[in-house]
Amino acid sequence: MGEFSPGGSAPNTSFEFFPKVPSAKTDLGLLTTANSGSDRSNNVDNDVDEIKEEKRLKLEHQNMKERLNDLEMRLARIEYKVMSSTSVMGKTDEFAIQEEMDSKKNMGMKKQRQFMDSGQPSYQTTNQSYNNNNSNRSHVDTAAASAEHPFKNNDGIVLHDARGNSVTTVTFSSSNMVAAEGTMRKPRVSVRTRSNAYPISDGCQWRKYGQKKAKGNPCPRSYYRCTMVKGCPVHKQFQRCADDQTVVITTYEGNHNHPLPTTALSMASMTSAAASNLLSGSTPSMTANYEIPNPNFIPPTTTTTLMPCPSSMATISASAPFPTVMLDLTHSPANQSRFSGSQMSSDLVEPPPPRVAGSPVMDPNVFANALAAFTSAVNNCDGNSKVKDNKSSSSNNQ
DNA sequence: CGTGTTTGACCAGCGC
DNA sequence: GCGCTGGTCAAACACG
Ligand SMILES: [Zn+2]
Repeated sequence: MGEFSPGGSAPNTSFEFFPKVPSAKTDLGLLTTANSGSDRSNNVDNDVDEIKEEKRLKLEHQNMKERLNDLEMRLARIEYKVMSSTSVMGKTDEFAIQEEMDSKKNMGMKKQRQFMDSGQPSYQTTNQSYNNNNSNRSHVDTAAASAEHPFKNNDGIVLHDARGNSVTTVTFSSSNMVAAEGTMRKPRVSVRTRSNAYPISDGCQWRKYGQKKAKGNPCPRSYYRCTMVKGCPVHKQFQRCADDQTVVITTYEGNHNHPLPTTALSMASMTSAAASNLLSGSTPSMTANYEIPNPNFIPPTTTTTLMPCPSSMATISASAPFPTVMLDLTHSPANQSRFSGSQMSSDLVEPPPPRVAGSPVMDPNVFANALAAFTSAVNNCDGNSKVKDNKSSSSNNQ
């Protein structure tokens, strides 16, 4: 599941969903070298086989490229539809602002800044007419955040599996979102996991674009952006916990604007669910804890293989301007409050209300289900990072 | 040579 | 206004 490889013979795990061109090159190289043993010169048949194999791989590669193009075209069409329909819906201000910003940007305005603003990075959007180029600045950010959900319609976000089928629908109330947009930036989802390896695998491809030493933490924070599709606005941060360096904190922000592999879907659905819940609340500094009722529960529309996941808990902190959902997968709920994130603070000591106050538009079960799916995905994937780290095994510099 | 990482610089927001 | 901090950029570099 969750793979694009038409040949189907790829030795990749599901995390190798949709390998980019360079990855395909790598695969090719691996396979050819596997055939080119030391006795290669003695074996003419091997050469013939090699050539055949190479041809086959090239063909596969070509197919995948075409598929990628097809997907991008489809995405473009969908985005276009969404944008046009939304603007008809009277959300004119947002897009008017966007258009204005676009034109300014074309005139050489400031570069895009800030993780929280993150629309598409400027350099990635220049030749994509269908992208909503979110140039920045705070009061515009919120509008950008709402316009960013590419598969959003009036009812919510539709997530897609690898073949573009609709898989998960997350409901949004546009009125609530608009209300929240005035004060909130895009929600984040933080995941605490215990791992001594790399950033948790979530099925996506990430490119590192920065690293910083965060205050109060000897371990640097790494910044990644999704590279599965050019222009995907999703960013993530990766940081080890200052107290316990076996604990890693991965923070996601934004929604993918492309079909996702199953493992990524669980993350995306949780992000969306969190976003929905967070944005539906109007009062800052609210907290809700969701305990996953049954980690083995499989959301009906996904096919993630679930593993037992004891006592996972998600903590929602809707404190502006960074509404954050925190999922603690370290199996030690007591650790939760140690999270160094500024948003968490004293919220955590409150008793868990059944749901976020402020009339959430989403059934909490939806969120819990998404959470469960993601939890299992993380547990399944941990240690199989999709981040390209062909060099340093531990990118802890600066 | 194309792609991804590293890393110093830059910028904006925020608190004082 | 100034300094601190977080987030991002982009040139330089490494790798396959
Ligand atoms: Zn993405």
